[in-house]
Amino acid sequence: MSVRVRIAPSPTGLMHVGTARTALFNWLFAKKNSGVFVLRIEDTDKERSKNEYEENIIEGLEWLGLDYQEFYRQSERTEIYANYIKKLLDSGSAFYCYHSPEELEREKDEQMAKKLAPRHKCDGESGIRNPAFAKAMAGRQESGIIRFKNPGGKVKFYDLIRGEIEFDSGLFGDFSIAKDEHTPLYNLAAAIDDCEMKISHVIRGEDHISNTPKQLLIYQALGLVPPKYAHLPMILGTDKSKLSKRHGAAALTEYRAMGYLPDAMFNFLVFLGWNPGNEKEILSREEITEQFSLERVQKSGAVFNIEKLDWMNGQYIRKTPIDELTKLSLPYLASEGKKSEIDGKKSDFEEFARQIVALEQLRLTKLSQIAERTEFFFKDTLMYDKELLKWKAMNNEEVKETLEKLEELLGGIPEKVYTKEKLEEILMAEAQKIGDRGKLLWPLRVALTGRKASPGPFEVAEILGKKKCLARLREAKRLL
RNA sequence: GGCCCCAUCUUCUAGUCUGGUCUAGGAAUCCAGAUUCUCAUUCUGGCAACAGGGGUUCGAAUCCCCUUGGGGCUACCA
Repeated sequence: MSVRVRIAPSPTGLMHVGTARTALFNWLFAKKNSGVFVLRIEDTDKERSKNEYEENIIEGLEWLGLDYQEFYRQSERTEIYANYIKKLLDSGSAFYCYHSPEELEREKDEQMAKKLAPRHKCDGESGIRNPAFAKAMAGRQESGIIRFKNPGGKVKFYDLIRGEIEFDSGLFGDFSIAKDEHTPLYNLAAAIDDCEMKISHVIRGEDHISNTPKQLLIYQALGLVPPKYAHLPMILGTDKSKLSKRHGAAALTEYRAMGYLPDAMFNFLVFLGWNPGNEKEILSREEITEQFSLERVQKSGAVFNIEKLDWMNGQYIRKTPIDELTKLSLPYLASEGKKSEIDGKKSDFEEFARQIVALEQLRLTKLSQIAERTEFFFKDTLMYDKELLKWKAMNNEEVKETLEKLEELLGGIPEKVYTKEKLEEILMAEAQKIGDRGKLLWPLRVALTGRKASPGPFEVAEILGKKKCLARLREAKRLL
């Protein structure tokens, strides 16, 4: 049997990282088994579905590099559902229910008060099982809702991750399956589509376990063969509940915006609930694809551990070729780029960006940090406390002398050999003479960057250029 | 409340199916040290767990049961 899998997100919000992880596992399973990966937009809820969210899902998948081979929208398949609804109605497996929301509500409250499972069995005066009522309602079908006539009994299925799971279907009553003959509800639409699209394996979140028996009942009534099921563990927030907005960023594209790399996200997400069984944690897509198997998927939920993501993203940033990293960083430097455009130096900007990105490559955990960390390159005057210029127990006079010495040394280097190598050669020789290198290098670095933590002074000086370096040394002296 | 799922360090997890090689391994975080003008990188070391109780067995993190804890679902949302 050929493998066909799908993700079936509803476009009612930005793509959740949980959806992304589910997509990833499906994609991996398809790739591993030379199967087909289907994207099905579940937009049967017309009120809540938005086109922008569908776009966000598509963007997210593309960003992660999860390509799909077939695309569907449930809103474009109403005729298919109508067909099945009719079939169900005709065979007596489904019926119109005319109970009012108030009646339903009351019934549920009563059942809960009696410690029973809340369920609606469509009996009573305004139920279809009352022939007189049914007759009276004939011709007014549009005001009711279509429910599935639950035959009751045990429903069992074998979950590829969890093993055998059994439900007592009587506990969920005559559940609703469609608003009218042309408007299916989730359980019906999903079941029909999985079958119509010949989905072989339904790999979805654990939150769908309790939907499975309902879908199974529908298949049974229709005489259809259900797919295989695998329910993935949930992605959790730090408080162990289902990850949501209140835990921080829950949307995939928010992580893209923060400057996480897609490969890092891919690697991180796959390790939420799966691992290859060895001690290697940074794996390429190819390695992951090759090693992936449903058998090694975890049963318990996994907390979305942002510290580990940060670490992993840093690993990937370090591995990224500098030209590519520069291109990726450009948007975060955009406002600085604009300024230099005004200065008429736009053509140089990309080369300039490349140099500062190279400096920060070892220091970044996410791309969005680049602007703040390198702002000293773009400022005309630096703001910092003069005390910062002092290395250990230096006094004002000593700092001043050091700055003058530095001015002299840097001033003596010809413009065309003003490179970090040359700077290092000359300054290190001097620092060696002093003994405590920090006495010379610390004031230099602070004068150039205005920060207590920054890249080294030689490479910063080279990028800044001789003129700016000398200006900053003079500026530092003025502070004292 | 009802039903279902789950349970190894703070977190991600290896080990569980096929009991002994587990004085329970790796990674993130944190701490200490080395390198270093600072930060970062890198390297070394450290802290830290089988939820509890019963079984089964010569032997249980591994198998069974109970308890406890956590989570999910319980819509004319998906």
